[in-house]
Amino acid sequence: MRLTKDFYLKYPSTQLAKSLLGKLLVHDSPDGRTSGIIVETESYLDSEPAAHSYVGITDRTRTIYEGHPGTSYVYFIYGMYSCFNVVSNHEGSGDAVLIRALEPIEGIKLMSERRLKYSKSKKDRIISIDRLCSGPGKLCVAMDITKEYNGIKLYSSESKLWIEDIKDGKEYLDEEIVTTTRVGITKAAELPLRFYIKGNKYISKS
DNA sequence: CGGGAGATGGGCT
DNA sequence: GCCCATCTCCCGA
Repeated sequence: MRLTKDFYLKYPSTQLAKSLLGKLLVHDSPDGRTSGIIVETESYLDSEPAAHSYVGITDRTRTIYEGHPGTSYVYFIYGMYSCFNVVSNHEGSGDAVLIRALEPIEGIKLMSERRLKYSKSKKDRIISIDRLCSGPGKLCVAMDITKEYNGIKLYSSESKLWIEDIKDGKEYLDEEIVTTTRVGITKAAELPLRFYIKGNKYISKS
């Protein structure tokens, strides 16, 4: 079942980040379908300086502030990579959840091909399945999530990108989730806003 | 396996 | 001009 508009509204950002663990992210692309279980997330709040939205509404952050929760926020980083977020909290807030890692499920061959094609190396390096989507940039390459997906409604039945519940509403308990600090930031680095499934081998790093 | 450097371009001051 | 919610390659152990 595709997650509904109400699901994204139900929790504040940090709780949504935990509730998204175990859900399936799906992309129906012209090349074929790819999907993966969300195993690692981070919450970003408009009240803390690590968030893009901390500076207020700009061309880039407009999606986060003006999108209803459940809208996709995709940004371009380090000149080469996209990162995928889910707008969260209530409409008008600048909170979002970064999706950091997936356990690949459908279209694994297609994901590998996209990753290999993206790499400049002449040598065909073998990409092991547990590293196919083990990072926010990697999963966007593997799933082919590009800036064209910025601002789309993940809860709309029309969208080609969405998140589904595959566990009949069952969610991970706090003791099954590791809560720690976020990766790759310098500001507000001490806040415990990164979440991953304990013992999971598909996360970006331990 | 771990560390360090380089790639590469948009956003913001 | 500097920063950046990253990744890959290549080196040494």
